[in-house]
Amino acid sequence: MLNMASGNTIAEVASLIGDAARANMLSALMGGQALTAGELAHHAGVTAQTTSGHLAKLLDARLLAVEKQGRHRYYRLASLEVAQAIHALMTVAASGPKRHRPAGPRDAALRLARTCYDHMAGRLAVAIADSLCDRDYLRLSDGAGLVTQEGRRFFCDFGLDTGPPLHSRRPLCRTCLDWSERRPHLAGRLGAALLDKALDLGWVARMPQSRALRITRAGEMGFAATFGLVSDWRVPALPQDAVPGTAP
Amino acid sequence: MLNMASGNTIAEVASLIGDAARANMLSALMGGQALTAGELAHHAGVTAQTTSGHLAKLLDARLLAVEKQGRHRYYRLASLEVAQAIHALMTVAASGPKRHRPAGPRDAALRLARTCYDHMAGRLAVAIADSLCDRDYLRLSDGAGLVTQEGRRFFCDFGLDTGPPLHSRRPLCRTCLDWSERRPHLAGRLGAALLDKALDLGWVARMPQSRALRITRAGEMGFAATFGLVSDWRVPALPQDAVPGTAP
DNA sequence: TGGATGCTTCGGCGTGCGCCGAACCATCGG
DNA sequence: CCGATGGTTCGGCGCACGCCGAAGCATCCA
Repeated sequence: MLNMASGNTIAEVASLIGDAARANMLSALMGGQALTAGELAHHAGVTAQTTSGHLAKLLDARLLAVEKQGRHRYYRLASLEVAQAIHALMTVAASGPKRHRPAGPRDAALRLARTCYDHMAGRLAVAIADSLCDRDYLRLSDGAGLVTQEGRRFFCDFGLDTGPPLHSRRPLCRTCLDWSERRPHLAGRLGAALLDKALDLGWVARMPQSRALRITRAGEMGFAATFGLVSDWRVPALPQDAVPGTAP
Repeated sequence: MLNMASGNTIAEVASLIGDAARANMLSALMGGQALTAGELAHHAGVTAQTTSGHLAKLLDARLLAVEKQGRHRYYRLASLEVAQAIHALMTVAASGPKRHRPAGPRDAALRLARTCYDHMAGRLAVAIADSLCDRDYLRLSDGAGLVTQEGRRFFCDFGLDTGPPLHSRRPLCRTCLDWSERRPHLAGRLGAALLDKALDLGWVARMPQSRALRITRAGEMGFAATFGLVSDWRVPALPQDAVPGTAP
């Protein structure tokens, strides 16, 4: 009775997440990667029509955002808050008393730098995106991205093409919510080109059997000089390694 | 299809919260105060039978915990994680783009010290509970509380009765999840007695038309000497006071 | 232009679940 | 012992909603 307004609305949100099919879609989107309706249908295990209905509801409630691209529609979580809410629900669902398992050393490397499909993700990628925005080479807004005039010059100097697409309709610059950092990093054609260039220059190297990227000494220098990054990029020593009971 | 296990379970949790009646109950419990089934029924606006069914489900899913007490049953949120999940859902429900409104100066005073029914809550109360536990005068575990032998002597010296109840079956020592601190503070007969004593001694004073408590200079000294609290208890200066646009 | 693919809208089926009335247990007061 | 009060269990009603088949748009490719 009291408190009705807030109660009702939280119920609506929770109710939307509280359907198995929709929950599976949202979980799939927690990776940060935008997915098409078809991919989401597959994740949810229902037909395309059903999926379409679900997506319309999630969209209407502003839990998701969409981007049309040719005959595909890319869906992603609408905001950080949504991701946090789902994360919190996962925590509860993972049966309360079980302690939040600390990330292992392998995860630490992943968190630092990794590939996300064809571009970079992790602390490094987020720092790069931040730096580019700070210098106004890039303007990121809610999934979309814009390269400024100065930005074009900068990328050109660095050896990246920012011209019109050759045969692809894929956008030049998109953002992608970073799974570990929960902040946007650079995707799209430009993001892919940046990863290629970094591999070419030997600034990062793929680690075997993992999506993790190793940042080389040359890379440390290069990223610092080019993007003005001040952090050090060594894999941090993990305090939880010292905690008894976590060793296998 | 992939990821089914996690998706399914998060859906179950969200689905439980996603009913208007249950959401209202959970919201009511976000205050930290344990409530009886009848009170929850009133908050939800449904009959007692219906409420009973809801509570059974929430209990079964470990979202709530109960404590029997005479012919009453006190329900409370089962864990911090549950409170966080509901908080996150509230944030989403409060329509994404709206920025998390910073607390005003009035709230700052409330956060520092306030009454919670008949006992104290806020930073001060949590600090007191912490101190009492540190000295092993009190042992708090998950809603229940125990006064140790040394504790009885301590409270006796301080002028608080820890003897058996006179006419009440209300427990001597209970914990109550602090709304602002999200950590337990002291409730029960002992908590109530402590507030009375603090008011008597002039250590705190009720502020007009508010549940906030003002900590007097005598209180600062007294709490420090008695409970070994080192923090200063002035209402913190608020950075957001300087932010343009928040002035009325 | 015609066919393939991705996605949405429409309509109808089935069922899960929230609701309440009534009856049933437990606890407190006298 | 008795009634009063708080809480739960049972049974049946009814709606809301998730599901799919079929049809309808939009976009890409030849």
